[in-house]
Amino acid sequence: MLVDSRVPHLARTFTYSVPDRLSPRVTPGVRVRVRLAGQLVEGYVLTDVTGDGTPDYNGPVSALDSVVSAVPVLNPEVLALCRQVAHHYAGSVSDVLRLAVPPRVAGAEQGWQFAEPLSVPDPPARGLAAHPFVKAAAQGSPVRACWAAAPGGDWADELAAAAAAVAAAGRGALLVVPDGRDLAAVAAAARRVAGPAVAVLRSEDPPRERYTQFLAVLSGRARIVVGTRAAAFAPLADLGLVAVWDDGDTSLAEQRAPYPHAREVLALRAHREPCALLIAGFARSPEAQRWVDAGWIDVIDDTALLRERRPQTFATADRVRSPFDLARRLPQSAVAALRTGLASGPVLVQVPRTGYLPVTACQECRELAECPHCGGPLAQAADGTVTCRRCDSHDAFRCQHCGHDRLRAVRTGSRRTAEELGRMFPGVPVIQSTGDHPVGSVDDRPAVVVSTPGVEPVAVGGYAAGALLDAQEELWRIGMRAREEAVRRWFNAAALLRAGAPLAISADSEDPAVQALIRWDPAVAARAELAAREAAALPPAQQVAQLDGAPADLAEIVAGLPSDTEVLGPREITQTTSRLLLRAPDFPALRDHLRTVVLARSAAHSGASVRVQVDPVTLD
DNA sequence: ATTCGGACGGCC
DNA sequence: GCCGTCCGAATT
Repeated sequence: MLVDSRVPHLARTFTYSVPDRLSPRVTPGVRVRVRLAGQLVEGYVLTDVTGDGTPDYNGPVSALDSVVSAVPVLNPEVLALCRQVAHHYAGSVSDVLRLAVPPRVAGAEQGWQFAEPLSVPDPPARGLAAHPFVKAAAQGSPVRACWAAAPGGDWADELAAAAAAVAAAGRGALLVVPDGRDLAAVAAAARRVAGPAVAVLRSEDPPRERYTQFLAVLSGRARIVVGTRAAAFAPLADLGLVAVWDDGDTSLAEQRAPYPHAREVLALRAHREPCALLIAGFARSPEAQRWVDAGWIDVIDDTALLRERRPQTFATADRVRSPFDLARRLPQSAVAALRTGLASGPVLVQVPRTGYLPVTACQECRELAECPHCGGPLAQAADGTVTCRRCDSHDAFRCQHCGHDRLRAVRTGSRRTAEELGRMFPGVPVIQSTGDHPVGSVDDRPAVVVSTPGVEPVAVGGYAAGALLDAQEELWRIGMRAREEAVRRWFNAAALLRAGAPLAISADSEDPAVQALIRWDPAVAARAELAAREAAALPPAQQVAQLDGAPADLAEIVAGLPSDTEVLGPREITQTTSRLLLRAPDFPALRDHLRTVVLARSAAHSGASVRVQVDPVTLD
């Protein structure tokens, strides 16, 4: 059996005997309780003891203590996938299994049994579902593609139809999306075409609902699974298609060790099964671009449709001088576009920051305003209140450099922008959507919709115009994914506009990120981004491992690294924790070395634990 | 001689 | 992780 333990070197197989009283319920994949080193721990019964286990263990064995549940929640295919994911990310199988198998809720198991798959009718043969890729997937071919979805709001229906086409041919289809909002759209679309054959795996759902949906998949009844990142491990049989939507969204990376990304999990899964893999989105991630360049995946882009549906994007070169003056953030050409749009419907204004004035500086010396207690950035509210965004302290501002007491805006938030747009378009309703108060949709009446990225309301019939504010600033932000993230947010907002609607973007029109949007060719930005990563030897061009831990522990690990390892850092991240970045010409060898070191240190109780992250989703 | 505690190795 | 064992130091 496989012990489920958070202790790295104990998360492996152990041999136990099965007492007669338990034998009827002990089948592969069931959860059991055993006594290990005197205490009761849980684990899974295995089919065979290969892999990281102890196949030739011949010592004394003790008996299983009890069977937790007779439901075989871990099937061999999912276990094999979890093992591979654990290996890829230098983590433990137990950690991955915790993502793959939701916590048990006994009440939800009543009457559970394996069942016949529910049938799914053929969807209308048009769009993505009529593409050769989907036809091949439905026939069981392990085709791979990157799909550039067209703006216009039917992406969820397209994905659902593709899944239904595969399910109608008797194969499973798995769609993974970044968040609850996208999930709601895809789940609704899937239910329209496949009814009860759809299971929804949402990590934020209450435990009972999660487990119920999981069991519906496990039973074999559900043939289409839509879900958030952990759904990538769903025990769906006879897979024909796995797909991920908007794979550049960082929420597709798991927050818990070993931090697997749903795109990578699905890619590994598609290869294992084998089945078709679809990377879908408006924008294209550098990871997807790398696979395209390598010839590993095809591109599906209906260029005529993209051209027909795209907004008419124009860059406004005017640079920000005084953000207090919206006219400077929003040049005349952009205002004119919004004004024209308001004659026929709602317009969308994307503002990257929330709040009123989220970043401020001294009016006199222009040094960034910093908190006297913690040095954090000072934000100013609409009523003039000054708040530290890091420690939340409220003090009257006094510049630590020159002693003056007046603030000027460095960045303007969505709230202030909404206020200014209200004055600019009197009599037009202003609707604000932010992460704290998201608005799902707006109707087709004229309104100025001010939204932060990722929570843009869908407009019935599409927005009549749009503006992407502070775009150049977003491109200038530090962090490996700053530019990629900016472009992704622009594409996702721009996709909500009507075909041909004017869209103003306040950034350099020559920048490939902006060119990609103007031409609606996400590959333009993705190629430039991948080239930058190649130059900097960063993921996905070069795999890296990030180590967080006490300086002494890190030093110990560094001393034992293979000689060809490139070590960046250590860099202090908190008072007690430092961070290292490691690269090597033979990364798999480095990764396996790190895994061995973690296991050895855990077994020998030497030093505190060090966190290892392979290809962390965020890097400065 | 006896008790206590911290370190260490093993866990089926 | 926890448990059991071992060994040295403190206590009687």
